[in-house]
Amino acid sequence: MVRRPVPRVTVQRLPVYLRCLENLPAGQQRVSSDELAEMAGVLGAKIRKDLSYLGTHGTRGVGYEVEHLKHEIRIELGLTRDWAVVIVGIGNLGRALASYGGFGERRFQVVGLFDIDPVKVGTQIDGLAVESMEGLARAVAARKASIGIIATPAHAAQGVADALAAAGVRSILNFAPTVVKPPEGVDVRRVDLATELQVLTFYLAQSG
Amino acid sequence: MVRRPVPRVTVQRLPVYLRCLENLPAGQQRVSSDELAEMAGVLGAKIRKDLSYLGTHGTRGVGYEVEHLKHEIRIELGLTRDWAVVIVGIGNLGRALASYGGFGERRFQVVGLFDIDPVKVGTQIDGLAVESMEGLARAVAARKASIGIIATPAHAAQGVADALAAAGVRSILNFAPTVVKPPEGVDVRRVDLATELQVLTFYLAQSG
DNA sequence: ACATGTGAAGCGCTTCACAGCG
DNA sequence: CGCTGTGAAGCGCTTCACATGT
Repeated sequence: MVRRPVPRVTVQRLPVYLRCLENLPAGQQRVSSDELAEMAGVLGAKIRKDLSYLGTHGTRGVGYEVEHLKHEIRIELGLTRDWAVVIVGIGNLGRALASYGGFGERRFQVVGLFDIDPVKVGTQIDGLAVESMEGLARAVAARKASIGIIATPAHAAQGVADALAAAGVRSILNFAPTVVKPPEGVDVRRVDLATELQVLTFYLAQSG
Repeated sequence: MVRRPVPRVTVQRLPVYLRCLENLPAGQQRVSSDELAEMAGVLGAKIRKDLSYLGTHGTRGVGYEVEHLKHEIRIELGLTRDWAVVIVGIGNLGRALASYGGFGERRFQVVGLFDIDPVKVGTQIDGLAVESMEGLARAVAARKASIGIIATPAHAAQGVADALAAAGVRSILNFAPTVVKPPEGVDVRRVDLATELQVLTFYLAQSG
């Protein structure tokens, strides 16, 4: 009812709920918390508590209006407008991210690809040319990019993060296998393959 | 001192600590909790508490022996043996993962690449041939793979997870943008680009 | 003197359990 | 009745603060 701050963990689950809602059969108009919970792999009470932070109103005895709920979550996540994204580091991973189809659907637009390697500069990926690092600051400003993706080797990541921040990027997704110290006023999230694998092996090693 | 169970969050941080230790100057023999904390972006007390779960012994007034600590963390994470990994879904992302350099250093060996597309089957990536899904079960068993990576489209992920589980894989890293219901006895971790971006936009949208 | 190891307090999230309402 | 919305209890993690050991 009253609008309390949304807990971080809830923010992390909202995209999952949204995806589950989008996967519902086209005709389905209502969904209960238990039904959504089953799809998302959580408990019904967690769904209800999470949604309560949005000030959402389901209907008691009935459930949630699917379209209305999707809309509310999209508003909350800032998905009712477009976000311009630049990718720095066009190696294997950077290329894969550049051609990742899931961007457009969700209102993320890749507006720039950057690499330090002169051989790569000028290469086209899905109709977008790789640019040199010199053009980064101008491009971020001109194309109003607020999100930067780092897909460089570990040793280059901090420098790139600082350059992105200086250029005006306010959120960074770091795929480089290293800890990046967040520049002032910039939100950095880490996605780390090696870390995830090592967590898996911990539990593998435990059980035998 | 007494060996209590290691909290999940601690397990997730151990790979980060390990990487920081590996990045220390070659000659450095000792490290304090505050020094390591600075590198990892956490508080010193958290390092000490995390390490205390491993039954580690630093030296009061001095710090931790770098080599000894690295060894202890590697043992804890099961990184003193090799782990065989198969990758299913050889699209852009699957290819990038297949050529990811960080595997070998950390004792992960990619022993199989699988895709449902006959056009891709037979293709070589870094000296490894893409195989058809029919060979999955036999390959997992013969090559003793205990980790599977899913890099398929969302709609195929659950089926692949079940197939991997049936073949004997005990841990799965899911890159497909969907929630996978963990098969009995299998540990599934999700790495999801779209989710991470949406978390970023939440905080972007909040601040203006 | 200095840095670790750890009880204890504090905090945030999860889960319960049920009141509230259609 | 059925399902939501939510106080309250429970739980696990973080942080503090200092006793402990070198």
